[in-house]
Amino acid sequence: MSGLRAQKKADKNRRILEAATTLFRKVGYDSARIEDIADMAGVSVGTFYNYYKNKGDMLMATVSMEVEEVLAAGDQVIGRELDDVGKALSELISKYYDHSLTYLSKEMWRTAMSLSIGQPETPFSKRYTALDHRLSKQVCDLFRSLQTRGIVRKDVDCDATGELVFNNVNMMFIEFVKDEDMDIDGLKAEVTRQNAPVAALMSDVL
Amino acid sequence: MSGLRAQKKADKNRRILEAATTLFRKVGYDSARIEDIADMAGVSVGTFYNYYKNKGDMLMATVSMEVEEVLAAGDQVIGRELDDVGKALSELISKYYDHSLTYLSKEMWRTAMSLSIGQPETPFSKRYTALDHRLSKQVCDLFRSLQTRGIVRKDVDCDATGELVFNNVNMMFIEFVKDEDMDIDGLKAEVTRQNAPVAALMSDVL
DNA sequence: AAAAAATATTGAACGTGTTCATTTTTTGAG
DNA sequence: CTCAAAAAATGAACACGTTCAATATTTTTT
Repeated sequence: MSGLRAQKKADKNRRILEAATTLFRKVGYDSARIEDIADMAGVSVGTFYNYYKNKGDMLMATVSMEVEEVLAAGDQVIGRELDDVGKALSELISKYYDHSLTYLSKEMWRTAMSLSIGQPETPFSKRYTALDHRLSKQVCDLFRSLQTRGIVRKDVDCDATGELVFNNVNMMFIEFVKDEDMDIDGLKAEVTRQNAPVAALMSDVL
Repeated sequence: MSGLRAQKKADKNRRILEAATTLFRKVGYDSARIEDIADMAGVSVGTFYNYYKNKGDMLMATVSMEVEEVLAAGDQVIGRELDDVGKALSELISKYYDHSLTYLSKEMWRTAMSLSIGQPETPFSKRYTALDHRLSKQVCDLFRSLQTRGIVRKDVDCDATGELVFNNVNMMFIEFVKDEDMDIDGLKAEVTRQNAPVAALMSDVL
């Protein structure tokens, strides 16, 4: 039987991922020790390291799942064909932010972002960066869609503006996770205010 | 003599800071061990921890010095009273980016940012965040200055737009330090492209 | 100037992420 | 079925940031 090894492997992979996410959620990233994760998954510490490059990679796996779902939610917003730049943008960004704390705590986000910046060569870090780019692309797509439908001025560079707006969304999210006192509504309000002038200017028909 | 203790303290503080920045530059943040820093400064490991909360705090002290200088350079640009939004913005951002690698390597920046996100309650992290806000304020100031002089449309919210633009500048800098292959000219070109539509729209006299 | 109090220094010990030589398990050829 | 080679699992050992009880130094009090 040739699949025994592969099957065990997949099983352990799943058990480790499950144990890790459970512990991260329960006691926080820092307090979840590799030994505990390995114990809960029923493997040794060494085996953990056969499956994941390091502790950070483990967290990144969770983050990736989260962002994939956010991307899917974003696609729905673009499909809705709204007819106001500010409104459409707010809807899209709301989806991003609302979903953000479904699986991850602020602490987990902080750690993930921290790792992604601190160790950019890690495989999962690269995946995280790639996901960010897809989110950025989504904002660009929204603008282009609005432009095609005559809601955004023809002379606006949708990609440039989309990247600019998304980078602000992202940076504000970083501020959000850094500040335990800030809530999602406060975050949305700030970003909406920041977007307002650009949204208005983009809408002006020359 | 009452100043003996204070004098020794100041001296050790300086020696530790010097040793740390020297080692960070020479062998990188991760490879510079506390023991090495302490040795070079002529103190024990325990003493290091009496002076600095932890290794990250040490790095943040260096970063703070750097950003203070960038802020000073930025003020000069605002004083020059340029008469084109895109140009003025490019000048300001150039100052930021050009100065950025004077004292710090990309690795040091990554570590600093990583720490500032991962441990936001640390004193130096807070100081770092405060410096960021001052930079953001500086972009807002530039826009307001241009608006007063009739170069930016009267109906534009300079603070909102300034924050948006700065957050993009900041986010792009993060991408820059994450990517060892990217150079400052490439970074500037990207940001200029991203800013172009907003700069153009802001300039339109309605 | 001696003693007491306050403050600073020290380095061995600790905790936890990570590595790696050894052992165990699985595989497929003969 | 046997066995040698490949793959995977293991946990003790290691590295390094951090802590803290013991010691030393400086300041204040008497």
